[in-house]
Amino acid sequence: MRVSREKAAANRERIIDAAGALFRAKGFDGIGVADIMKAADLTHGGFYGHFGSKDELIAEASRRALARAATNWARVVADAPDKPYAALLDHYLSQSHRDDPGKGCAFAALSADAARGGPGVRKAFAEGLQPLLEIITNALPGFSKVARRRKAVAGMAALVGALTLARAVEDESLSNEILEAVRQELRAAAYR
Amino acid sequence: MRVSREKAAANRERIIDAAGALFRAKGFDGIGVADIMKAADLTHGGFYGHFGSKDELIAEASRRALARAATNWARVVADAPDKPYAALLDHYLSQSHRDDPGKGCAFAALSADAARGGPGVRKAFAEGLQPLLEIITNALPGFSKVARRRKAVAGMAALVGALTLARAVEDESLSNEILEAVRQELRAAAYR
DNA sequence: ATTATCTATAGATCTATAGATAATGC
DNA sequence: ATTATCTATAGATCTATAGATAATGC
Repeated sequence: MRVSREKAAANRERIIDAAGALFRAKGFDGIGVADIMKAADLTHGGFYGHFGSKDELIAEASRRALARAATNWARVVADAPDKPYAALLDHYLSQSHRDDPGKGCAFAALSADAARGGPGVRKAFAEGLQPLLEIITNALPGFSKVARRRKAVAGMAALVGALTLARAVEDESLSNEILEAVRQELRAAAYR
Repeated sequence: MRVSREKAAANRERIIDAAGALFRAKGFDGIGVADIMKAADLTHGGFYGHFGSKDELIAEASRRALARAATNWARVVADAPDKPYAALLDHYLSQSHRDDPGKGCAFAALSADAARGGPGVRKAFAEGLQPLLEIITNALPGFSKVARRRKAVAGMAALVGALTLARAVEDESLSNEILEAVRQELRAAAYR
């Protein structure tokens, strides 16, 4: 049955959010349109009224998840005005973040998938990365602007790599070692 | 037609190598058994004489690719006895490495896929990571053993994250900036 | 009358298996 | 006789579409 224009817009949002979580948990190729629609409490066929293709949803869900990361980071930083960068590190490199990819950072969960994807997704990833780099650049203490930008980019890479590796290894003590080592090294490089 | 026992063993090797390259290029879910067998110049049905399942091949191809990374790294380090760590950074963070995932580091290409995989793959990733960490630990100059291990783990995370992000972003100058920033920061952290 | 959603299905693809084939190795 | 490979196919799943349905919004 048909629903109101307003309700239809809300349904679209639910599809994007469901897709964002399921893609992060299972990868772009690991979940189908039908299961995403089921998670959004809609039927399979209704999907193509909202999106032209699965690729279109992939790009849209990526944009959404990456933008949400930026607002989360901004909140974390704002809540710790004295040591914003350290707060970011603690937040990102936590065990709870590692253990719940579906709600976590889309860069850690989906960058490898994006690298194999089309220009649409890869554009979303490039545009989604810049705000996070700016947040880190501004959160870093001291140094010149150029040095802070460089440290921000390198820090971002270390964060993403740490979470990705920590999730990939079966060995939990190795996984914890990765999170802890990156936290200590990045903290030392910033507050040296 | 049947082939000799020796030839059959060689066929198995070809399947593993083809799978290693195709998995890195397209992900575990992005390539099928039939296409892997075609790349190995064999027919689809023959696969199940060599492996019990696709998952079994995923674990085996991961072990192979990760072990090969260790021998590559050992060579790079041995070829630059004065600055082995810097040589490793230059080698890993090159544009040619970024632009050819199929022949490159399996951690950068497949860690996110492995994180979603079964215990077999994740065990292969845990066991494959240790040799690389040891190579970095030994290549790092100065510091205590504990400090070098910590720097090795953090460095590995930064390398993997850098390559993954550099591949995910459509923007080439941003991609190059990532490679360059991580190279400079890791070099500075080691040879400070 | 328009349109958001649903039902049903086409067509492609994927993993896995069964049975046939033909060369090896006893 | 054994067995590595091939042909053919079953059964599941995936993207995308067509046509029906029913509530909204002019």
